[in-house]
Amino acid sequence: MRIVTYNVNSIHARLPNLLRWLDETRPDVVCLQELKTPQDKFPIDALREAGFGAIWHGQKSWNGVAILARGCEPVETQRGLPGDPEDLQSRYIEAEIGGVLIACLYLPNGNPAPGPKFDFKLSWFERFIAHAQSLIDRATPVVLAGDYNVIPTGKDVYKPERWVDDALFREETRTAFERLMAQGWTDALRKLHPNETIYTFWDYFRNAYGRDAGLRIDHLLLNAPALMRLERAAVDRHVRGWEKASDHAPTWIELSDT
DNA sequence: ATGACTGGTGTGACCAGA
Repeated sequence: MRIVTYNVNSIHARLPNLLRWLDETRPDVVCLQELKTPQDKFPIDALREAGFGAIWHGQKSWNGVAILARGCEPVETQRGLPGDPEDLQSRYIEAEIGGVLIACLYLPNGNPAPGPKFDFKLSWFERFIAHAQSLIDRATPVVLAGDYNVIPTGKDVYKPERWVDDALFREETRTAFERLMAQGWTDALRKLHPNETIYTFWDYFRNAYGRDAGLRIDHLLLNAPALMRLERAAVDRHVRGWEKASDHAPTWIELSDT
């Protein structure tokens, strides 16, 4: 079972690339972030035509998350991150597909830091850590997939010294990520490729992709039953080089069949 | 330190992204 996370930076602007990539790679589950579309404008017909069922949580202009499942319908288990009734941003959706619980998240960027946006990032992170705690001990596989907007270590950025004051790499952000990991999650890409340089995002500015000036900020975290089935993990980085590409590339794992 | 690039919105000296 191949499970992918892909920040599309507008589902409408990216639809031709998305359909091409779905056809080329035939993933089983796809977690999408930054749909940038209202709920009723999600292109469900085109995705059904391509062979995917879907659930999504849209929002006008910004944010928005979706889960696609090839040949079946995701069974929704959660919509919106619990813990703050005043948080109306569409950044979390969760579903059960083929016996695997899949969380799709879009953690706030948090810049500029310090400031109210950074405070929101950290409070969202705390709510996510609390929710993740309720999932980690399941006897069945759980995958937390998404755009975390977290550079976990200096190995995950082309020039760490330039990012120390950025919301993606600040001490508070990395500490929160470490506390999440300490619950017992495994970073799938890093587990299978401990010493490789792996990026999932390249800025649109300054020819960042051409210079390979990237960041690793899209992650798939696994509980123990999911880790037992982990076989492969990689980034479809060539998709970042296509015309009209998102600034993120699809990032994926493969779990063995039961 | 700034701006460069892209998308949404809607025609803003706009905002947000990372």
